[in-house]
Amino acid sequence: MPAKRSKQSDTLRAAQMYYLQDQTMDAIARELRTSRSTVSRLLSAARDSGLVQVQIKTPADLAPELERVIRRRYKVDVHVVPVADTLNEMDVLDRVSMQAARTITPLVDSNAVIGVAWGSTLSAVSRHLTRKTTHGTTIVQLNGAGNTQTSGITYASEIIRRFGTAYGAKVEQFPVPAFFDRAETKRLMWEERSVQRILELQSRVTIAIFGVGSIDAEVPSHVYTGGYLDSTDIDDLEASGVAGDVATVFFRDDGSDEGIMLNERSSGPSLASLRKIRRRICVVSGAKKIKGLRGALAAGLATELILDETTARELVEQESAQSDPIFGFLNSLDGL
Amino acid sequence: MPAKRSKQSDTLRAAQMYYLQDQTMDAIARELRTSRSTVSRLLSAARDSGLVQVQIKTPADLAPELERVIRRRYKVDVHVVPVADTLNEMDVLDRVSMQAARTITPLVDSNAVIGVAWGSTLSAVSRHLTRKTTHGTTIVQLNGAGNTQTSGITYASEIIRRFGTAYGAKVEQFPVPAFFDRAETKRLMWEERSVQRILELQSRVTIAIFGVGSIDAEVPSHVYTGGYLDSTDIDDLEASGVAGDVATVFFRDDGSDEGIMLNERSSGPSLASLRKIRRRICVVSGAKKIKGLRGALAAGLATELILDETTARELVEQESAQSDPIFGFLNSLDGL
DNA sequence: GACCTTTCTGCACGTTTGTGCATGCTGGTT
DNA sequence: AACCAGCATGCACAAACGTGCAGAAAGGTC
Repeated sequence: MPAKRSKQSDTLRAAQMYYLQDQTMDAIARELRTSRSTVSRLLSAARDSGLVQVQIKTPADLAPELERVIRRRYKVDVHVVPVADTLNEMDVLDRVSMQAARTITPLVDSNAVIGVAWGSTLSAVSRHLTRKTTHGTTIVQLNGAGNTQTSGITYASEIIRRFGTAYGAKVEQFPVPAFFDRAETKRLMWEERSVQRILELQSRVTIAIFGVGSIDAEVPSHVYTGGYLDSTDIDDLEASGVAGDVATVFFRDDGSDEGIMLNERSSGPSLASLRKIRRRICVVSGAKKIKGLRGALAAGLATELILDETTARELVEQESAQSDPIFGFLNSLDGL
Repeated sequence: MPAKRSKQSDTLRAAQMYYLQDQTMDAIARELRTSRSTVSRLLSAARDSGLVQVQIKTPADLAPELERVIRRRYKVDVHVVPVADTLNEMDVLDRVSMQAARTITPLVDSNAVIGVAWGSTLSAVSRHLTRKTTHGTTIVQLNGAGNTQTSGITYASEIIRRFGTAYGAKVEQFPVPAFFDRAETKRLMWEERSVQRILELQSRVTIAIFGVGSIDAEVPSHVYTGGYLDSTDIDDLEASGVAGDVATVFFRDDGSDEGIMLNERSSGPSLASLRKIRRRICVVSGAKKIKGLRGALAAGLATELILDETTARELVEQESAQSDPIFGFLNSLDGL
């Protein structure tokens, strides 16, 4: 004599029977007096409503060598996403972003303020987020997305909207261009009360999530192709020896950002203010981003790094060959 | 170029690809250059080695009415295990114990001291435990298991051994009879250093896990049938109005235990010392145990209660009909 | 090295699960 | 009342999965 038959309670019941009691969907269907197909659908609803949570905990002694090396060298909490190195860029992005989404969700608490950048990586991540009910959470856009051609705003707003839906959070867009034409305009805008409100929110971000742009990426980041920059700007970047960007703020190989003029006109948070955020999650997919990634790591922008195995391997090999004799030793020692 | 091919790393990799990236086993097999069957086996190894953890979090507002009522009335953290009310006792026990095992495991931390009783319920639970690596954990037997006929010790030791294996813990048996023939003997034994050591451990238990015995259970608890008690003892219990027991310590309907002579000869912890333990998990399966359960709840022996739905329903209905007009009101109010 | 025991692997088969599609239901609009 | 849009349901089929079994590999023991 089951009490009431709301869909919600059926879902919970099905989930318990399936995941906690190892019943087959068939058996559950009989008990719920419905069809097996419905149970299958209930269960997938339970999964992506966050009712069922699957976690994989990696005992440190079992983590792949690659993770240990990166963690030790860059002092970041790293998650290497296993991928076959025959996969094409798009499939890799898909896998990395899916795993990233599932890795990020457990980190989100109630009352978090989550700063989100935009770009193809973040867009992919946002598509795979699983729901989690939280209270008082806010999503805030880290950098503007307007450009000279299409607005770009729908693109960025779509990303943060998905984050908002997944966590039941309030979302705050940042309705300014990605880059101002004149630094003076930016300075004035930054005095506006509406902008100040967002800046204030940004200063209270507890979790930042971003990808990296790399100047040499074969699949170039949106920033470099989306009409945000003109050819003068790009020449300027190359002249300054820029390696990549995070949230439309640029830096060099060694992590420095002094004297990069374009940053004066960028709407993104300065590297210094980014570094003040407690948790800074960087998602990277594709070995073509390695240059930007190295710069970002040198700048200490990330506290956690989620990246695909191929890129991870390249990151370790490049550096160990070049500039890190000690690592070369460890490397052979650990039989990497 | 996968680095090394240990079984461990394959397991981790497979788990990540399956649970975090939604790959099929077939695809994983190709990448790992093995057969799909092997992957299937790797994944089930990952599950029951505790590498993959599946949790179901029940938002309070979604918990079934039954749970809310019990929680409020008895001030215990309750988990009602959904079961069809047509199931036979054995199947119910199987489901309850499986879900109990999976509910308990996440509560176990490193350095916990876990006190475990014995009985058919605990035996079933122990068979379904999933592995979890912890450090410095100790399992200690709460009450003796020797009796006048068979030793009973293998039975009890099997249970705590399973707990030990699951959590990688040290196990401490309690090699005394369940009941002494003479209270005097017990007093003397309690002075023995070997016994004192166990008693000291018991006083430091952080999580106790036990079932309940009920005097009217149709499937009688081991205690009442296993040759632990003779007919005089049983007459004595009935004369004292005993409702049931926890770890071979008896109590009445109302939770009182004063003047129950048999307890003087029992090897189990007194109700008072049991109540000092922080977490006290009580697992109950089968409506026939309801009398004992009510006594145990009245005595405040449990902080968490895991029981099947049928029993839960009966628990709520009986009491509300009899002795709890206020609850009758709440009950109709909440539309139970 | 020969022998035995134990564990691992892939195959083949039956079972279990996901999903496109047709149908039916519900609530809102005219 | 008639209509429609949107959603939930069950069916049927294909895909994905678990497992007994037999042979292969690994690890001891003499």
